[in-house]
Amino acid sequence: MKRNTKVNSGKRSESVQNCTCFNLRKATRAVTQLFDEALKPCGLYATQFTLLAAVSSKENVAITELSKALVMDRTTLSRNLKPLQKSGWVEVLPGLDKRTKALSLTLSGKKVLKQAMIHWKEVQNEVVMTLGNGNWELLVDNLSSTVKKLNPY
Amino acid sequence: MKRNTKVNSGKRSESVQNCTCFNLRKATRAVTQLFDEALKPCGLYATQFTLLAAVSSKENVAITELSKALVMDRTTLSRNLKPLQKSGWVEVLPGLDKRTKALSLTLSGKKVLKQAMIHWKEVQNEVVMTLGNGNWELLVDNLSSTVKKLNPY
DNA sequence: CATATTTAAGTGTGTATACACGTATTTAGA
DNA sequence: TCTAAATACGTGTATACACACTTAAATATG
Repeated sequence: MKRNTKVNSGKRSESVQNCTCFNLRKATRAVTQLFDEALKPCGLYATQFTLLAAVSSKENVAITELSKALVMDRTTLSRNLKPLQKSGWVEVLPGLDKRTKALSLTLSGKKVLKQAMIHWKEVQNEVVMTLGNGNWELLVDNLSSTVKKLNPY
Repeated sequence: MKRNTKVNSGKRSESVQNCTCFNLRKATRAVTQLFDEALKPCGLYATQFTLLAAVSSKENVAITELSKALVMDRTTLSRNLKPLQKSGWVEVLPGLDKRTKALSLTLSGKKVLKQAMIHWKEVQNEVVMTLGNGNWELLVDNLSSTVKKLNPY
């Protein structure tokens, strides 16, 4: 007798439980909370730490250019910069091209990034250890190649 | 002569480029955009599809209970349900316990989920194929175990 | 050189996310 | 039983994210 509890072809990937998007978002929530917590003493969120680090390594970068590197919508980046400007950590100056802007860290921004780096290393190490170094490397490699393969830019 | 371009101990995990949180969020952005695009004809976002599917498989579940299963803050779930209620896809009724609520899909919600499932399978298959089945399985396994290991619930 | 196209950025709008704080109900303990 | 603690949920607030639409500047094209 055929049981009718069968909801898919049997392929693992066809179960909603294994939705790539859901699993990514779920893991992102869990990890982001850890990093946010770790960076709290510095008064910035994980996403903001990422932005500071990105601007630091690409002084005078324009918004659209940086947004492509971060695989982030241009308008999202623009708006995510707002709280960092407000805190006086990021400066947005006119670029050479009159259309563009040049992003840079203020002195205060460099200081907070330096402090944050310490806390970041701690939580990053904690996560690497919890996952196991091999698993962590596999995860990061997989995430990178996923972005490379799917990212339209 | 010692070069002073060295910014970390040499451990791969200590480079901000390899921040677990950043890489997860970046991949999530890329993947979410694909799923959002694929589900657009049904008028719902990837996150909303996930919610409909979750409620469908757990009729009369309470908000906090579901939020734990999704590794999502209770208040986030509450608010994410709002647009689904507004669209008439999810019903939020009083639960047995006077404190709790009982979530369920409306008839209309079941219909839209059924349609969305078709589009979801397409994009899910596309992603699995693009990554390669082996890589995809590795990724999902790694994400699951990451959540299991880090999730405080 | 004038105009069409492309490129860089901003605004409006709506969803996703979570913490801090507050209220109501239930349960546990004296 | 009466009260303290635990549980379920809502609201205020702030950040994260992206699409559609708009404006301004640079470049390409006739």
